[in-house]
Amino acid sequence: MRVLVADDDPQILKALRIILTAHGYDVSTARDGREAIDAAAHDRPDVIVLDLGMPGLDGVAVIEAVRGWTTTPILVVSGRTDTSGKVDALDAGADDYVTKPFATEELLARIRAVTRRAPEAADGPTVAFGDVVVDLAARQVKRAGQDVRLTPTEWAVLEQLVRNPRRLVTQQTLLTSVWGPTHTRDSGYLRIYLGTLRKKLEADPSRPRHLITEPGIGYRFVPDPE
Amino acid sequence: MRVLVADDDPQILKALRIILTAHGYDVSTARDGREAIDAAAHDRPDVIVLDLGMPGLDGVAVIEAVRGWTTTPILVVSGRTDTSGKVDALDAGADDYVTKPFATEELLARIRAVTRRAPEAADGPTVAFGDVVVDLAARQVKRAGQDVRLTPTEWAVLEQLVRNPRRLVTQQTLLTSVWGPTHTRDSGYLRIYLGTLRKKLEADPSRPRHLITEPGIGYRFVPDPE
DNA sequence: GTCCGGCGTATGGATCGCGTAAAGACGGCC
DNA sequence: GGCCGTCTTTACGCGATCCATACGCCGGAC
Repeated sequence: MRVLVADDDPQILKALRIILTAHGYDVSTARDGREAIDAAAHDRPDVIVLDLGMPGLDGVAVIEAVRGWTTTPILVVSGRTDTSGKVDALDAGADDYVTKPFATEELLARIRAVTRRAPEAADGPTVAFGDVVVDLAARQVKRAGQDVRLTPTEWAVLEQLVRNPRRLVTQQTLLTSVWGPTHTRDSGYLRIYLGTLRKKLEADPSRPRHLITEPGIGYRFVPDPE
Repeated sequence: MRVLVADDDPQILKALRIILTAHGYDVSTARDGREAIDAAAHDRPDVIVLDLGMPGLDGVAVIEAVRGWTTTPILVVSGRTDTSGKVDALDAGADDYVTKPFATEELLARIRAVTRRAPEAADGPTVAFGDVVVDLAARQVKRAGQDVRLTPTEWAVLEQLVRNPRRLVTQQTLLTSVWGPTHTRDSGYLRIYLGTLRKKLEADPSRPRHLITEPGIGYRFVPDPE
């Protein structure tokens, strides 16, 4: 998880870098609004912690500029405690607003809160569950960072399920979409391919948590409950 | 845009209702944690404004219960200013945390911020009653956020009833739609499956409130009595 | 009070569907 | 032609589901 911290105070920058790094984040930094926008575009962070009191560009202008091309969560940190400042920042596109001084634990919790809601706001239409990441566009599956080799049929089944998260996909739908309209009755294919998919993707293939069977009807893909 | 406001202080409740209504929101209210959970399930609001200091259920427990089945944004309002309270609430699934007293303009801005990101959850039209949510499109039933496992026959019966809320469904209709046109006289099947459905979905299976028997005629599904 | 029809519940056996393994068939590639 | 990966087909064990039956309860009719 990458964090961009933008603040003009080198001490705060340093302190935040240490704290965030200690909590497992990759930290990049910016010292003014111009740098912040460049870094946001270049580093593609998962969340931006933005100080409004930076010289040069106005803080709200930075937010609006960044919001022009990305939905990356923005958490504003500011010395201003007045309501209008908060309202302006939030309405410009910030996701949260914390006033200085703040407890680091609270900042971390708020970072978790805003990133929790935008897991797929990263780049690419990926679906993640457990330690698995499915990139539908790239036709690629990774597990714990490692490439997972899927056969064409396995991919076709998985894709159909992943494209309908939480929804039940009937056996007939799967069969016709993968094997063609002639196949309408389960010849046992599905059981086999769901088996191999579970073996490759589930932590415990004998107790699947994401590729669920609905007996007599079909199958269901369930992403992480969080 | 619907807002659920949960607070045990009637004055705050009233004030928020007036303010939010004036800004174009449809407001529903709850006075304790239990009510809040029920209202969240029944009214399906677009955002929940939740006071943590309510009697009865712990605020964090309310958040976790609601998070069990929906991603509706939750904005916590609390008198507690300590860090641990904020961290607990945010990590439980809250999207924002505002301490009393707060400026109404700020609250409104924060509501806009959390709702801006919500993509109006893609789960289809649902029918809710009690702590049960039936998603006809996804063919899924949840109770208090937990998945309820229904057999194909159980689902077929439930679906037929839920699709005709408040209307009486005759035994013959149920039999022919579930078991085929040959079955026209009650062989005792319906009694059995209504029994299991009540066991799985009713708060008190011996005193059903939603799956009602009409003696000699059929059955009737009744959503929550207002 | 007694009878009776309709309903709810429990129980046991037959059946169905699923998961798994293994082996043969097919096609691409060297 | 031989090798390899993938797909198809078949078979078996096991658990869940469904079916069939029986019994107890309740309210209404008489």
